[in-house]
Amino acid sequence: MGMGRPREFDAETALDQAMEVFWRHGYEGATIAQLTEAMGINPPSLYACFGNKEGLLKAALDRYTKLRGVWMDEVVAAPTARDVAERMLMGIAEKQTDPANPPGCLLVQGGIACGSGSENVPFELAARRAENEDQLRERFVRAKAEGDLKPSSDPAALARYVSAVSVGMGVMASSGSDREALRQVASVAVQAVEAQSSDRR
Amino acid sequence: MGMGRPREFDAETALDQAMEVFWRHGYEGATIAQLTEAMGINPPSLYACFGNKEGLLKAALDRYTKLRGVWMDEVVAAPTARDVAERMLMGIAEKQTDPANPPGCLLVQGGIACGSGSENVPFELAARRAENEDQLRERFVRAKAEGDLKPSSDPAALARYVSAVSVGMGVMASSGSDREALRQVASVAVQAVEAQSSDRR
DNA sequence: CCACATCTGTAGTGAACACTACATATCTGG
DNA sequence: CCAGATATGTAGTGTTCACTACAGATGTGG
Repeated sequence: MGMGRPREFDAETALDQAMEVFWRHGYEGATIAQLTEAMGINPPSLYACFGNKEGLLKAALDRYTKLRGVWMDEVVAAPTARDVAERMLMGIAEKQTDPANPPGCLLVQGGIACGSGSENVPFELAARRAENEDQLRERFVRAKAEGDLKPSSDPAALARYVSAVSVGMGVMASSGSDREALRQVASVAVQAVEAQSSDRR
Repeated sequence: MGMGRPREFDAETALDQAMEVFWRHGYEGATIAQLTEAMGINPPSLYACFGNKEGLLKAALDRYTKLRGVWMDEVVAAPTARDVAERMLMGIAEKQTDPANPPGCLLVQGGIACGSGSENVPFELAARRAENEDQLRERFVRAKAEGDLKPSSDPAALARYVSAVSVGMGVMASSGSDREALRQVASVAVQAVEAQSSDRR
């Protein structure tokens, strides 16, 4: 039996375009018309490939977190907890003000509050942010075991903290803060991690 | 000439209900039907009193920031910059997990990203957050003048930082973090302000 | 070249949305 | 008690939304 007419668009390229629309307008603010136009396809192709609007979002999130994961691996490869925090927050200051992308972070811009019928979208985004926090926590647990962080420090709290600052920076970026303002925030934020670090001498 | 039929509802009480709906569902997620039901009025009364949906949001924001302003005055009345930050962030940990209100902060939940036709809503919210940051900055400027903060410190950067952490905590609260998790974040965050404080002896 | 399977474009579908026309009700000033 | 003014409830308005029926196009296996 035949295998049917082949798809005429590249799913990953289309996803990149959809990602940008969700990033800029949020899940509810993005319309199917905007998405299909950006993706260069018609609605039936979108629904055949991704199921529905929420399925498209999840696919876009998968792609976003996959790309971000590569970067996060570099972040946690920093030698100390302090350097991990600095690399993460300074990197975020850069990335969230990169003119190549919409400002802020898709995991925040996607949707913090949603109307009836999309209540699980915020949870979906929160789950992705939690993955990032988990990665940080594991790294800080190791830092404590290595004596890099003080015995009195709480790696889970530190990870939550760095994650919270990241989110706050994302909101700032999306509402017009420039790169320098974000760098200042990152710079101050790192000092809290320093305060939990063992004295080097 | 007559003065017309008097309004049958109390505008402030109705605003409190509308505020809660915007808080829980965001600007775009809140529907006129939900708003009117919560306010106990019909659409024509809403439009006669507040103009349109965005006018209602602004009125709700006015009320929110007015109430919040009272609390902020208490926050900046703390004796030192460190205590200001602690009072602010610990207070936020309490307020944003208060079961009497929706979780998080209206100035964040209201809408970070919006669709076409509501693009100025995020700016409106950002402007209100900026007022808070201004109040913090002025307080930190004073703290530096008083020698409470180090000469090398940057009061504006500190204010931005505390504001960013507040926003991050708001997002965490709205996505299910409990009070203890927020307290941990606040506790770590305060240490960055401590690091900018003059040594007390 | 034919049966079948999958994709694509056109052109809609019903539902939900913000908002309002209009008739009626309730007030004040004279 | 009447005239003018404003509020209210009912019942819509047109628009936009996510989503899809359908017919034609384009591929594969036999």
